[in-house]
Amino acid sequence: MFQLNEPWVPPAVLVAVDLVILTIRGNDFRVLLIERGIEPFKGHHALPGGFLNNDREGIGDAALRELREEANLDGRTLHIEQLGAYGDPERDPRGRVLSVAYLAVAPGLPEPVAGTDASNAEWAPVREVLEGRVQLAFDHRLIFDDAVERARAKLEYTPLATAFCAQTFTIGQLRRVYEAVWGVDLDERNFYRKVQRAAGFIVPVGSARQAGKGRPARLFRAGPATSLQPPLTRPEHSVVPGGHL
Amino acid sequence: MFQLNEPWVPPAVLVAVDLVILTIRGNDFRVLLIERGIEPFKGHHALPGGFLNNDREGIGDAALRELREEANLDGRTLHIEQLGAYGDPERDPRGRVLSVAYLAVAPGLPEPVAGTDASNAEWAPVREVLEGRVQLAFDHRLIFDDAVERARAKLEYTPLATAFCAQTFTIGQLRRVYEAVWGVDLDERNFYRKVQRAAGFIVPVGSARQAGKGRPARLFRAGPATSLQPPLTRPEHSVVPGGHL
DNA sequence: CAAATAGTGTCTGTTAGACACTATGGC
DNA sequence: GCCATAGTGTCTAACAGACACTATTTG
Repeated sequence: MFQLNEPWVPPAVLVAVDLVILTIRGNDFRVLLIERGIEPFKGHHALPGGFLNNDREGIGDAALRELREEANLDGRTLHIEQLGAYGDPERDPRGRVLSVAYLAVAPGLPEPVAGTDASNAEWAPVREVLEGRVQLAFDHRLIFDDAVERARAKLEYTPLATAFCAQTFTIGQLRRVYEAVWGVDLDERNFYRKVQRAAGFIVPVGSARQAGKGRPARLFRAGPATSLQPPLTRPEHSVVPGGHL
Repeated sequence: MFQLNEPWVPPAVLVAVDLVILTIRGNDFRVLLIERGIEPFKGHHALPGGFLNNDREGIGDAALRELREEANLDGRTLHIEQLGAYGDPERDPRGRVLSVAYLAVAPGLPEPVAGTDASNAEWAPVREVLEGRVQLAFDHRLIFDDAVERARAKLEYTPLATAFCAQTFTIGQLRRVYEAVWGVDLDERNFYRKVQRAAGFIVPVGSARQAGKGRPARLFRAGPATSLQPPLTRPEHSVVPGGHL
């Protein structure tokens, strides 16, 4: 089927996609994990994912399909981006599997995880995985760490935070995204003006309001910007990891 | 050989690595391209790359091997990082090939490209490829664009610029890296202090000097920093692309 | 009323960018 | 001497962070 002009034939490899799906629940930064029902790593937690369906399926399409199958989420309404390829020959004890990892960001949803065909899915606190209190299968810890750092960094320079919010949101809700993902407290007043100064980040939607506890807040929706100028910087600039090969 | 607990078997795919090797030659920002000697895309320019050697070779190892085979460069002394996976099912007319792309940065070397086994390798000006005056094979234009944007962005937040320089360098040489990659003119005096203020970016090496045209300059080497605080920002902040699936 | 959140005003220390100026080499 | 590059000083407008203050809701 495959026609190469060389006498030698390159090795064929199985290709999987893995998803790091991040969200905010309550005031917690969370990630979707499934509990593996089969070997290897039976009983461990793992990132949702799976193999390519057939050799006409694109890797991005496979990611969208897994997002739907495992988390019942519609990738067309979500932020999703590729993290990278993880290709250590030993990463899967069953044989050679190259995984392409994706980062997805979902708005905080009330339901746990409805309509999945995975055995057991849950929104685990990101902090518990980072601290090693939840053990992940395969090299998923590596993928997870890269995803968290990517998300934290992108909050600074891009409007990614709005992907954690519903279609409309208040500036207070947006601030709680930053606080949960970065794990810091931000000054409400300075944040308030900073996000409005970044051109195209958020745009007011009508003069609608929304009642909660205190004074009702203005509603906004995501603006057209693809990068934030000026950026919102983390209080202490933590290290940007170099990435993996 | 491969043992899955499922009756269905996932499709196997060929895995390639492609390299975007960037450097500065003279005052020009350049990329290493080879001219294809065989179909498909015979006669077109392409990024150096190739298939995995065998199913025990890691993808990072394959990238280092190609770097050596095609550009005669030693990846252990170079900056190299993964860009991402490119997995469109139609990207190679011969069949299903998933490519993992790498970005490498080499110091400016006097020789063209010695000791390669590629038919015809040359350092093409990045600008000519961006402007479409050089046509690339496969989806290499897509990979190339991502690589250039990645390099431009990383000059802001990381010490990547030092990877374009020799072991020791002057601040003027470092500035010419920024000017070539970003395609802008920077104020020499402000640049001079800005790079020194970023802790761990560059460290003075002896009080050695180096003669050229004007007053001899102090020599520096790369410091231990992995991120620049504060960052060096581009004069006009161009858009950060969202990435591909 | 108190408590809570939203939103505005203002001060202060730092910084980015502009650019005058000095220093030190080759020719 | 002139030219080119290296390196220092300094001004100004903008900005980040701190925080006092007002506004508007629930209970």
